[in-house]
Amino acid sequence: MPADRITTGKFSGLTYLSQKALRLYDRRGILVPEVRDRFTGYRYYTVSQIETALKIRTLCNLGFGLSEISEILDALAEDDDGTVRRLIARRHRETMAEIGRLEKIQSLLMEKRDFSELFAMNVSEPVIKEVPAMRIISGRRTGTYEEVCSKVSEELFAIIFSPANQKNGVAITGPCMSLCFDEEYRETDADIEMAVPVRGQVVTDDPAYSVRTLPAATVISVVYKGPYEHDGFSVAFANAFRFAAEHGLETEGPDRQLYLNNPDETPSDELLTEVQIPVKRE
Amino acid sequence: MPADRITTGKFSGLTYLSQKALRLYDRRGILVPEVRDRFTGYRYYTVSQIETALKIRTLCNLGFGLSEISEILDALAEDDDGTVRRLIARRHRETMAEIGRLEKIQSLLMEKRDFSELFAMNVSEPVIKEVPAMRIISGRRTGTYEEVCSKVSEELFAIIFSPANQKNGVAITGPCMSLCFDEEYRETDADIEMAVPVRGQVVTDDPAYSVRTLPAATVISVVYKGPYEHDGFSVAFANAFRFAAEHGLETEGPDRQLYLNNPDETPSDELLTEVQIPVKRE
DNA sequence: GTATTTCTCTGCCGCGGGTCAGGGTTTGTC
DNA sequence: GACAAACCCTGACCCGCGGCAGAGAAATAC
Repeated sequence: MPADRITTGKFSGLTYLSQKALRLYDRRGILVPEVRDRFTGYRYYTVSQIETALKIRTLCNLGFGLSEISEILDALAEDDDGTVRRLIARRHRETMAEIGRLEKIQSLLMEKRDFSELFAMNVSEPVIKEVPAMRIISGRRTGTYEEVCSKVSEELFAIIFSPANQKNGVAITGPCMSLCFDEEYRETDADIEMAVPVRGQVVTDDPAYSVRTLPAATVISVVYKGPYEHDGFSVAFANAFRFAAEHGLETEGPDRQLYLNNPDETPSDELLTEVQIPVKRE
Repeated sequence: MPADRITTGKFSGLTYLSQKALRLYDRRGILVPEVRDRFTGYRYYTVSQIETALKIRTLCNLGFGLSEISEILDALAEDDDGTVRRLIARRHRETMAEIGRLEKIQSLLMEKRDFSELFAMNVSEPVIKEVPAMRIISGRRTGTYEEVCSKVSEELFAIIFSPANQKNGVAITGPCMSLCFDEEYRETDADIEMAVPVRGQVVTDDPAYSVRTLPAATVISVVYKGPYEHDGFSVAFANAFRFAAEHGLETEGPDRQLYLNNPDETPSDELLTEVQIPVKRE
């Protein structure tokens, strides 16, 4: 009989656990060899440890993490059925979630088995995100999008870059944006506020342009690539609202559009716009 | 306009990639910030990099690894459709395999939602493994399992522990085992070889016991826990053969059973036996 | 008894980031 | 111009091993 002095290699062959894994379990205290040679550091296991090893292997294959495994082994030793059942239930849930995730991926890979399609998507996946509060200078008007945006932003820049404000250290701190106060899209007579985030003390004598703090918000965010046209944006909005519905979120307050690059310097196909739709916080 | 000097934090907010991830992509050359401040080490991205970042995020969510992502981005830049399609196909296959694995786990967790059941399994999962050649001393007889095993092993031990052989440095190098030469299970008149792995020069005058080399083999291995009874072993064998069928393996040569612990010292419920069924190598 | 093969040991890198910790920079406000 | 807050940097540890390197021990062969 092999005298119950099983070396790492043989134990590995018996339990189908790699030597590397065995050393790790030793260090973590999950499966400590019965005997350890003080001088050579050699590990020696016994036959009775094979069973524990096999349990560990089973649990590993089921996807439990090492800390969970050690919890389970402890619980088993104490006949603590509750803990064991709880851990199993959790694993079950997590596995299910993971399967769901992979199946979504799978269907995406199937549908768009060509990447040209997958990347031609010029709208990113919707995402929930926190937007901090920021100071803006803004003007609100009604008209068509084009009119209001170009006119108001021009005038805002004129104010910001006026000698008085430049001396004051006024500076732009982010991309300029528009806020839309209509419930639905309107071709004309849209109620739009054009805003530019700024820092420093802005002076202006025109009361139509005021400095205020845009409050922080939780938003659904989508990045859209392409020209400033209603047809393009509407896809982004549709995605965002679908996302809101799926997650049971209620929208609130004016939508924001952030114009990330400068339309004067960028071909219209390359323009990037971030659409933000505020939602009620839980 | 934000002068196209987007800091890590803002870029992170725009692309939904964590700062940590961005730094990693930088180091790996997957997405290197346009500008790097030589003195402070600060990273500055440009708006035009947002698109690449979003592509990377999409690919990540699909489960591609970073090296694959960088391959794909390169291939896209060169319009190398073949490579892209190949990588997609591979991802598709791997995802499918992973889903299959998880579903198996899921069904196991469902069935045996109690661990007592899952661990009462006194047979381990079958596994393919390589067994090295070994020198054995053995005797072959016919009879019932019980008779042959106990008789022959007794006599083998007598030879090994004889003064002559002990002086020669003969020693046992592994658990004793039996080889079964029958095609099917036989209650009586079973054709069995009992063997003990040994080292050193064994002398014996009894020609019924010979020293030979048991060849190396690829085997399906199963560890069984419980008493030495046909009912118990048959489960182990059934599992092993099912495994062989599933993997399209052809069995070959005599089955081996390794008796891992000493039946004289161990309660029969605790006995461990490894069943090995040799299979043809590819 | 010695030489050679075969283990075994420890320790470091890599995967793809999350999560601190500690120290420098840049803002924003007054 | 000063100060605090917010931001950015690097580096290190964590998951669960596989791989590799160099050193020492044990088993085997002659």
